[in-house]
Amino acid sequence: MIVRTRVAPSPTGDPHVGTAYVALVNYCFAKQHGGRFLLRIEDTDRTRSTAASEAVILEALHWLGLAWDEGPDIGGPHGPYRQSERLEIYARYARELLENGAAFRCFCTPERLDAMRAEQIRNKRPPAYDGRCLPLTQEEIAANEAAGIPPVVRLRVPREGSVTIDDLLRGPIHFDWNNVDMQVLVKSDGWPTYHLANVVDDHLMEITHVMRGEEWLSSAPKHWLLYRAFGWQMPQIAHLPLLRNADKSKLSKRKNPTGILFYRRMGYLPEALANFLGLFSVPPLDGEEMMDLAAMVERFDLKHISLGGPVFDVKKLDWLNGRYLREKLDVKAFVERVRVWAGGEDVIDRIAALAQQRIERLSDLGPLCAFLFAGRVEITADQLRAGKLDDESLRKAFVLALAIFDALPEWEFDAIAAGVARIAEIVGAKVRDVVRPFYVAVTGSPQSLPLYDSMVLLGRDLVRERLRVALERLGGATGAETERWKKLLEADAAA
RNA sequence: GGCGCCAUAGUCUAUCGGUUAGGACGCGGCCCUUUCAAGGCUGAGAGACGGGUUCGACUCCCGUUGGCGCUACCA
Repeated sequence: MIVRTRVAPSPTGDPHVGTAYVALVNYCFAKQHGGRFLLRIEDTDRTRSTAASEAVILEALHWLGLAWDEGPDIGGPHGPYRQSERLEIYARYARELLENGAAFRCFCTPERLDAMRAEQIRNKRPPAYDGRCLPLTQEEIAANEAAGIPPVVRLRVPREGSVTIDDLLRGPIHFDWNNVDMQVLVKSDGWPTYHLANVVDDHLMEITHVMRGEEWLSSAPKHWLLYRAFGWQMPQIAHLPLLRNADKSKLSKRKNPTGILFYRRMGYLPEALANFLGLFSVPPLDGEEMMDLAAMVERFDLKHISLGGPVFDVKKLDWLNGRYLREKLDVKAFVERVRVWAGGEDVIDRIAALAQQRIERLSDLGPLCAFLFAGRVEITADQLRAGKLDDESLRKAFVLALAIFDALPEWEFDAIAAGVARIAEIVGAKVRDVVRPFYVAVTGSPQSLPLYDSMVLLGRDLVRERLRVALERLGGATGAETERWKKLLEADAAA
């Protein structure tokens, strides 16, 4: 039997270092066993998935050197590798589940479900589907459908008994069925949810080993039920620990840069990042922690993955990256890396065009443009506060900026400008007053190259990080504040 | 709250019942050196707690505590 593994990211945002970690593990495992590693795009969330995100994910994983043998861009014998292109397949299997009784149609409205959960929580019961549509007769189902009520398909879960999942890393794990919810498998628009699509695809793509994030552990019983209902053998399964922030919470972009491309833009080498991530699953040989992909493939061992969620320690990454920079590159190769990192001639031209109008001596160039070649920028709260906005408006502006910029489909001048205008409107200030603190946050100075151009050149990842740091300088925003201000955004969007 | 996972220094880890608990990042000191890095040497620093099992527990079992995840027509 040939080993086949996969990484299955969802194109709903920036490629996450956690995805890189999971991909690396799957890659090493497959390659070590002479198997195949595939990439599958799980874009069954129609509202959040974007083609742009998918493209960036592919780019990021390529950059890291994790080449897949089958995938949406290169095809393969088990395609298509994009779930949105496999809808007929899921529909067919959903029908099969309906026919053999492993699943049922549910006509409950979202309002009814919300009320049900609220009631359960009020009564201190765990929220779960109550089985209302379970006993529906053929006639009732037909009547509902005739009435035009779109059904969802739910997984039928036994109300008693239990199941044991064998995790490669954790051993047998016990679940009582009465703690497993009757998940939706097919949404009312006919699209599958993760659970159905994932199981169907892993089987059809002949995946032998599923190594995924720990967040999926409690879904494993549902998947077990599906494999059984189809009469398929369940792949071997392992749940990898989640990467953490310094405070041990799940790595999140509120507290850290989490995008793979942020690290590229910051000037980390892909081999260093991959090496760093590999340290969580590959034991160093004779104390030497530096190793390339080939060495990691050779020495990889599931048994060496420690289950405590590792903190993403940027300091150690810095050290490793420094070693790659000075030990693995001769001056020529180093310069070439710098060239690629800086963006090449084209970028230099664009920067020069902006700077030319603003200098009196060529030697002014360095100080004026330095922020474009820096990672973070030194700023103080006082510099941020120098304008007309009060503290709350200031923090609000940064929270809104973070949210708006994250949501932009394309990172380009007009979209950024429109975003800033929106912020000014919501905060109730003039654009010029809102823009000033952004200058400080992004360029490190109140007068600099034009803001929007600078932001385009800097890239979304670096801008986000600088805004995040600025917000932090101002004392940050509480969860409640963030939520409240984002609501303003929704209200504004609705208006 | 319910269910599940996890638990060696600040951080990443080694140890698979018997070790002075090893290494790395970070931190301190010393050396090298025109400065700073880099490099070399070196120092401080760990088995969450309580019960068992055992001749002997970091290692096995139970409990406590703590952290994390899930608890959606998101993945």
